Amino acid sequence: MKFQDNEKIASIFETIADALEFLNENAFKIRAYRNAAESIRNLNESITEIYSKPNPKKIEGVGKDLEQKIKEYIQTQKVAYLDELLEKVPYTLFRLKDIRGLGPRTLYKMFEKYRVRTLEDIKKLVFENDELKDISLLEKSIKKIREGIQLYEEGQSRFPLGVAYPIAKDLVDRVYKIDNVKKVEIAGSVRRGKETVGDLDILICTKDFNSVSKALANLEHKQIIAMGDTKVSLLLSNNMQVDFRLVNEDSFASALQYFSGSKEHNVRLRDIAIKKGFKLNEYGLFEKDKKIETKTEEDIYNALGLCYIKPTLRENKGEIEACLANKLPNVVELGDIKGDLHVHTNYSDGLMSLEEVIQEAIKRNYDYIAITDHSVSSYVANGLSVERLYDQLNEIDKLKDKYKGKIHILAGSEVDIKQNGELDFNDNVLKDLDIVIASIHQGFANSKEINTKRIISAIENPYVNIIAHPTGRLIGQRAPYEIDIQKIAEYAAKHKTALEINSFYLRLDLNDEHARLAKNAGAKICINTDTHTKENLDYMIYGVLTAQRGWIEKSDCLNTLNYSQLKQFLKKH
DNA sequence: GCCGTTTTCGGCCCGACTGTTTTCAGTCG
Ligand SMILES: Nc1nc2c(ncn2[C@H]2C[C@H](O)[C@@H](COP(=O)(O)OP(=O)(O)OP(=O)(O)O)O2)c(=O)[nH]1
Ligand SMILES: [Mg+2]
Ligand SMILES: [Mg+2]
Ligand SMILES: [Zn+2]
Repeated sequence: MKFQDNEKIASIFETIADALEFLNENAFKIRAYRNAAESIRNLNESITEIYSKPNPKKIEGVGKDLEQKIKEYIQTQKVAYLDELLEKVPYTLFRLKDIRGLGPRTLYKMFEKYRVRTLEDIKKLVFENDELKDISLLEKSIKKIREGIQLYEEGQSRFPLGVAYPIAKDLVDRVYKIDNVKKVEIAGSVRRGKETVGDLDILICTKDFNSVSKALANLEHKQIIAMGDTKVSLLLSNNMQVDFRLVNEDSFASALQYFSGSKEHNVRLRDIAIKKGFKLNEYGLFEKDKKIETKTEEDIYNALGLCYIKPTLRENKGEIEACLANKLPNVVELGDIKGDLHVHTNYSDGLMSLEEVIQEAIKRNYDYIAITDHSVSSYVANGLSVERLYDQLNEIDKLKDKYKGKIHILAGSEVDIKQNGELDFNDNVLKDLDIVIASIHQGFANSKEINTKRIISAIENPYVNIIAHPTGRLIGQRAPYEIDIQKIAEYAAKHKTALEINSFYLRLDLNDEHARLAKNAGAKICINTDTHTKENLDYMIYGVLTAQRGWIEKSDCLNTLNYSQLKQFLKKH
């Protein structure tokens, strides 16, 4: 969350939209509230600050009316219109549209006829009745709602990218084995490299929709959610939903564009198409009823007067405007990565030996690799004492000789930032290392000010080169500790200390948004794996995707530099 | 409720699947 006040106002507008939807208000009015909310979320400035200026800048999607409501919130910390709405409709009720198959209309009918207000009320209603004729819910509808409630109560939630991606790949392999399948592509949020995904979206190119969809329904599943002529949705045993979409070859490019999203990006593109006198859908780009030939996604973007936009950028977060202004970033690629600068061995809590790590790095064609085991106070992670650190340095010295000409090895450490902001090793030790990472592993509960200060003092240390996993979050497990990321990025830029994008899929820390902010503040970004096991080394791709989503270019990164450029940066002056 | 500028009114992305519908509303992608 970048700005607390922006987030608050955005969520107020979203709640208003939900309430209006429940009350069956005009769909475009509802969308206006949702658009404004999204637009406020994407601002790079605190909205309170924007409106404290004499001539506040225009915010996209905010007109007279919503501007008034924003000002009201800034002055009174509330919006009367929302309070009025919440008197009419219970907030807990329209939130239940998160239950698959239960939408605003059904909820409203239940509310109107049966006065339901809570999930318990709804459960009672649908589990004690096999049909509710007066609100046109017969046996099948009731059954669907029951299934939706069950899934909801089992805790339907998003999946980390690193969990979803291997499952998606495996499904792609299985689908390729089906007869008459020509091409299969992962689409949706997985293709966009989003840190968590709601489901898997898989596009299939075929001529024989009938036989392929039958075969899809034979894939392992616990429920068929929907099955029609062009799409099949399955629920897997782990409660992950998979949406398969079938298209013929002619539509493949436009279908891939459609199915990759994001929704908001698609809406923008289709709007541009309209304004150019075209129509864009998953079947193609049309002028009147004539189809314009588009063989690739790039053809579609070009026909709309845009350049190709990579999937990781398709979020309607400025990529279309950037494209039109010829300012689209040329984002970093996996192939640009020249080495991994955050790796653990069995000296601390890693599983590989020093030499194994080096050999694996060579296999991956890296120019350099840093060994950065934990420092002494990380005792749960078997952190190295000063003595063991020097033992390791000796061993690394020998390996540097042994692997000369094959790879550059950097001897380093991941040094804990202690409660008081001091580092775990003193400067006399740090000066003997080729590279120093500093990170927080304790004292998460400190105030924002204290944690920010701790990190800044590490940034200012003449030997610290990288701040690892700067916010400490673990997706689905631990919230980030509070820090002032803007301020940290400014100091990092000034002191030539890089900020890490930690590629481990539960971290992805910095996240996409923070990375973009850090780049704009001039900070260098380093994409590391924080490897503890051999397979961790291959998680680099998740960090790269996150970097792309943060608009990070090759030139913004530390570990895209060649070895001599890297050594120069590590000197910090 | 917002937006544009051959528009200050009339658009606002577009389509698939399901159930209960006898022609479409609701939900979802
Ligand atoms: N044009 C258009 N496309 C949509 C709409 N909803 C979804 N799509 C497209 C873009 C999405 O990326 C794609 C898959 O839909 P999903 O609901 O699975 O969304 P997505 O994968 O982006 O996010 P997720 O992580 O699954 O929540 O379908 C829509 O309302 N209009
Ligand atoms: Mg999806
Ligand atoms: Mg989907
Ligand atoms: Zn580490």
